[in-house]
Amino acid sequence: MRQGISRYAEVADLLKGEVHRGVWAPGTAIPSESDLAKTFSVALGTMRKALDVLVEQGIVERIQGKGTYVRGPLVGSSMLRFFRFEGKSPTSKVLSVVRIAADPAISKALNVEVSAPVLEIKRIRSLEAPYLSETIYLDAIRFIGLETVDWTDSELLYPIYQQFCGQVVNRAVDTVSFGWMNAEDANNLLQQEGAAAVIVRRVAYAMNGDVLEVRLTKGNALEFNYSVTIN
Amino acid sequence: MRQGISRYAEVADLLKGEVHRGVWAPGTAIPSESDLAKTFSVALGTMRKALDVLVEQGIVERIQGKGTYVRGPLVGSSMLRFFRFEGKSPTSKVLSVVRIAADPAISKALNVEVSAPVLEIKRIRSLEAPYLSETIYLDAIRFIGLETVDWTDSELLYPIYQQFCGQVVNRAVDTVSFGWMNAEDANNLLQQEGAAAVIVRRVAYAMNGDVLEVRLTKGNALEFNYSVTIN
DNA sequence: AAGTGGTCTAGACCACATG
DNA sequence: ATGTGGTCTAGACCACTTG
Repeated sequence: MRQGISRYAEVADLLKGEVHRGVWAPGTAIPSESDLAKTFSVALGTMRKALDVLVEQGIVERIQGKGTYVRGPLVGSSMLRFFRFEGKSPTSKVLSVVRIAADPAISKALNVEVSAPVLEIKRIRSLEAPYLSETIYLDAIRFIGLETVDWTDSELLYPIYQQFCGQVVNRAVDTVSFGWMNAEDANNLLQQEGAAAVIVRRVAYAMNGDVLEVRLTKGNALEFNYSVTIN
Repeated sequence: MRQGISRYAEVADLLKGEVHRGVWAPGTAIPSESDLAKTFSVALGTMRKALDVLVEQGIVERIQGKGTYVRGPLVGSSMLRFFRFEGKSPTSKVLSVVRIAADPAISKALNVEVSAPVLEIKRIRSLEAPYLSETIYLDAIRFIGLETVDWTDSELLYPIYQQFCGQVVNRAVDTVSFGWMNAEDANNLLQQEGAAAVIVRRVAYAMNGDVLEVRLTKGNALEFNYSVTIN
């Protein structure tokens, strides 16, 4: 008997556990609010408040008149939000997908053993000109079959992770810093070596909190532009 | 008669208007939820939902057992959140406070006439070494008396705005970009002219939405570090 | 028409802060 | 002890989506 915990928070935790255990597949609807209220033996209002918690945590999504759905993978070309580009259509080109052994840094970031097999994906994203150079690291054990995927016309990676490997990205943390382009970055982005670069390090998480992907994205620092509102 | 608007949203708008009109001073408590419910002739639950809206908008703050309070000025040395610094104690030094005539750019940003009187404040913020160089623009009409303030030991500006000029900052938007230090910035920050700089442009708003302050902050780009979580 | 989430009500009790 | 916000209930009706 947990004390000091409200009924709705308790119900929220239980329901969250069921979602993480995969009781309902991402994209599918969970039972209706009134059904859930009966199952958990709480009033409708309490059940709704529990669902509010899951909605705020991005676990689940409400659609009026239809139902409450387990959220699928992250969408949106969200890397673009850091840069000055406007309404142009982005394209992606995968340069290489290779299997390497995790060095200590990657091992720690991906939470795998040192020397464990890791997939390294390199790609370039372009608007009119190339603007982002990306290197992506994945645990090869989780992403079996990814090496044989046809990457043509694959603008977004997360739907591919889900479709071919059943891995759903639910949350990501982007950490932005400043540095300089190495020869490879500069070549990819048609810049001079040593040009000013923004470096975005992304760690993407599954619904249960496991690290799924570590990504390093570099772009021209002079194109960087990002707004935050504080209250 | 607005249609398609929920009762709680309507009440929230009305209450928000009263707060903005200054019916209750920042930092003071508004009437209790049950009193407000009676005044607006709605159920307690509806009133609470209206208050939820104001809380989410940062207009008002709930404190259990005490009451609901109109939020005061923004707090926290929030510029630090863009940098790698840890738990050191920051200090500020105001270099100059001068009255100038608004050029077109400042006029537009502050929403005053071109050539209108504007206060320009320059300051340096230091941890162990200088790390931020700031230039701040204020509408001189709103900030009468600020030129005679004793700036010693004045780490935070927003409480000063409130205390001496009755101006309360409720919200701010920071826009980050990269560029290079000019001679003045470089001198302030003990860097070389042309060194890579982070530039944070802040626009700060009053509760009623008026622009109160435009601020340009420059720092060493290599110290930049910022994290965002996406769901 | 039936089912879903969204709004609203009226009342009860709890947890917290204060005098 | 009193008053505040926080939780919970049980029920009604509305707005939206779908067959």
